[in-house]
Amino acid sequence: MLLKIENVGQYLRDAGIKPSIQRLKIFEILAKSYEHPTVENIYTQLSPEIPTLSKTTVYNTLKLFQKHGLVMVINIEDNETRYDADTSFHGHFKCNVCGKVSDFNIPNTQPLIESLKGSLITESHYYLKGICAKCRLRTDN
Amino acid sequence: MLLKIENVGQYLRDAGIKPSIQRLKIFEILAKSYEHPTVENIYTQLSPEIPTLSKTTVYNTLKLFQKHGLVMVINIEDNETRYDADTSFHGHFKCNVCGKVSDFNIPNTQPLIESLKGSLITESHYYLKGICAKCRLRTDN
DNA sequence: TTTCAGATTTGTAATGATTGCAAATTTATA
DNA sequence: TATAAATTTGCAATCATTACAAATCTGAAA
Ligand SMILES: [Mn+2]
Ligand SMILES: [Mn+2]
Ligand SMILES: [Zn+2]
Ligand SMILES: [Zn+2]
Repeated sequence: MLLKIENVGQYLRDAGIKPSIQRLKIFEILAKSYEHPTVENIYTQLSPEIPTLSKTTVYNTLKLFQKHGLVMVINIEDNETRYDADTSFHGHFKCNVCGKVSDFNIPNTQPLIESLKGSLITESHYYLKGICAKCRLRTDN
Repeated sequence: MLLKIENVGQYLRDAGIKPSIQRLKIFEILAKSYEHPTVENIYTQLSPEIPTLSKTTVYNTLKLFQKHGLVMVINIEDNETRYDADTSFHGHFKCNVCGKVSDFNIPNTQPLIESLKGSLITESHYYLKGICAKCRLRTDN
C-alpha cells in the first residue's frame, strides 16, 4: 500500500538513520509506489537522477532500512528479492503472467497456531500466486 | 508432515516419472522426513550412498518433481531454497536460532480475499519466523 | 546376446545476485 | 581550514543455480 509519509527525511531520522540523498530517494521509491521493487528496479529508476549511484549503495541502504525495521523483504519468488516499506501485516499476490506483485488485506486477525504455543513470532508472510483478473481476461485462463 | 507412501516407485510412476535410483532416493529424503531439506542437504545425505551423484542431478530432479506437482518450493529465507513433498496447504515456521523449519496446520480454511476476486490462485504460502519454544527456554528470549 | 536409440546422469563452465573490502568522497566538528 | 567520521563507490570474490555437452545407463529390436 501507498504509505502516507509527509516528511521522509524526518521519518528516517526518527528511525535513527541520517537521510542522505541516496537514502531519501531509495526510501521514496519504496514508500511512494505499490510496486515492491527489486534492487535492480530501484537502481534503474534512480540512475538517471543520481548518475554516480552504485548498486552496492542500494544493497547497503536496503540492509540498513531492514535493520531499523523500515522495510520488509518479500521472498515470493526464489529468483527475485523484493522490498516493501509497508511493514504492516498484509498479503502479497504475484501474477505469473504480468509478473506484478500486489497487496491484499487479510480479513480476520492472524489465527493462533496451537502447535506454535511458546514460540515468539517476529515475522509473518502470506503469499499467493496465480493469474490476476486482468491477465485472465486477456488470455485463456 | 511425514508422507505415508507405501511404494515410492509406484508413486513416481503414477506421476509420470520413471523411478531411477537417484530419483527414488531423492524423493524418499523429501517424503520420509520433516526437515524441508535444501539441495545441499539432499546432496550431502545421499553422497555416501551414491558416490557418483552429481549436484546437478539433484537440481534437475527437483525441477522435474516440481513440474509434475510432487514437490513445492519453500522460500521462507532468501538465501536458501527448501523443498517439501507435502504439497497440501500448511504453514511453515522457521526458528531463527536453531534454523529448523517446521510445519503447522492452518485451522480455518483459507479466507476469500475480496480484492483477488477474478484471479486464479494456484499457490499459497504462509510463512512465520521467530524463535521456537525450545530455543526460547535455552536462551533469554 | 548384441546393437542402437533415447533417456538419464555427470562434470564443468557460465551466469547472476549478493557481499566484502578498500579507496574515494562527503559531511560534521573543532 | 584542517581533521575525523560517516557514507558512497567500484571492483573483486563468493555462492547458488543453470547451461551444455559428454558419458553412462536402459530397454527394445534384431
Ligand atoms: Mn506490500
Ligand atoms: Mn512442510
Ligand atoms: Zn497479471
Ligand atoms: Zn529453535
